[in-house]
Amino acid sequence: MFSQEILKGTIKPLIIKLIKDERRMYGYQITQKVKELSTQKIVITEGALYPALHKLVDEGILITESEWIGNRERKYYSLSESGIKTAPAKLEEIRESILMLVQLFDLKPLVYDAK
Amino acid sequence: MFSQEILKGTIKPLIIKLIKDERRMYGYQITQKVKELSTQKIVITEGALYPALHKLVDEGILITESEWIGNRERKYYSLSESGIKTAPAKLEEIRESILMLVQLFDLKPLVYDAK
DNA sequence: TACGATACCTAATATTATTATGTATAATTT
DNA sequence: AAATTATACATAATAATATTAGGTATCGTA
Repeated sequence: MFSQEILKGTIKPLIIKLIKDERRMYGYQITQKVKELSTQKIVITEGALYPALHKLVDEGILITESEWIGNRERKYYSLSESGIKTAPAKLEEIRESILMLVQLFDLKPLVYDAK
Repeated sequence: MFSQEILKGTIKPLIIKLIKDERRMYGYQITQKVKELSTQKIVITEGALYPALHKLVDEGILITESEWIGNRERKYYSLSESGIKTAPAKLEEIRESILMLVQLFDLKPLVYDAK
């Protein structure tokens, strides 16, 4: 059994992380990428995804460009200049938060791999 | 900078984890323990704590016993029989969720420590 | 005696996610 | 050819959860 409840609050940082890695992504692609990375365990619903994307645009972190594939729209999101500047600090915060969870829930011994 | 936003959704599992370890705890003690374990970084607010505790009681996971220290009440919470049975599975779920976050946010290389 | 710490609690508000619904095109299966 | 699934966007009603603010009261210490 896998619980999605703990993943609440992670969607915006996750979007930033994915878009930073991929340079640009569109909404549907994000849902598929998360499914893939999580071996089908995490399903981002559209009701969570699109409002989160729109908020990130409102916050000036993401910018959009539409592309038309045939008659169908694709809205690509990428980091704005401001987003490029602020993303590393945000992701570092998330990193610390997740490692804090590891510590709190006593998931140690986990250590950095020297490899 | 430390972000508490990702910790949303973790309060109920965290309570279960702490009470499982300590056998029994009272509300204020939980806030102090979390502060201590997180080196002052995580502050559980009472508006989140008490409703969560009450819900866990309603769900039959926790039971309470009041103790009077002088004229002041302390409400101790411990796992119910049902809670004792279900806690391991719940914590395993959380474990998987947190390790999923580690994976998604690419916090690898993290490996089990052989020590 | 004033203040900070201990100890419980709720209510209004804000945030975020789930569930349901809506629209439409493209590709695949029957 | 028709039906279904996948792709692709979106919003609205509801539910769940947290923040902020407020309330009450005791205990220990400066």
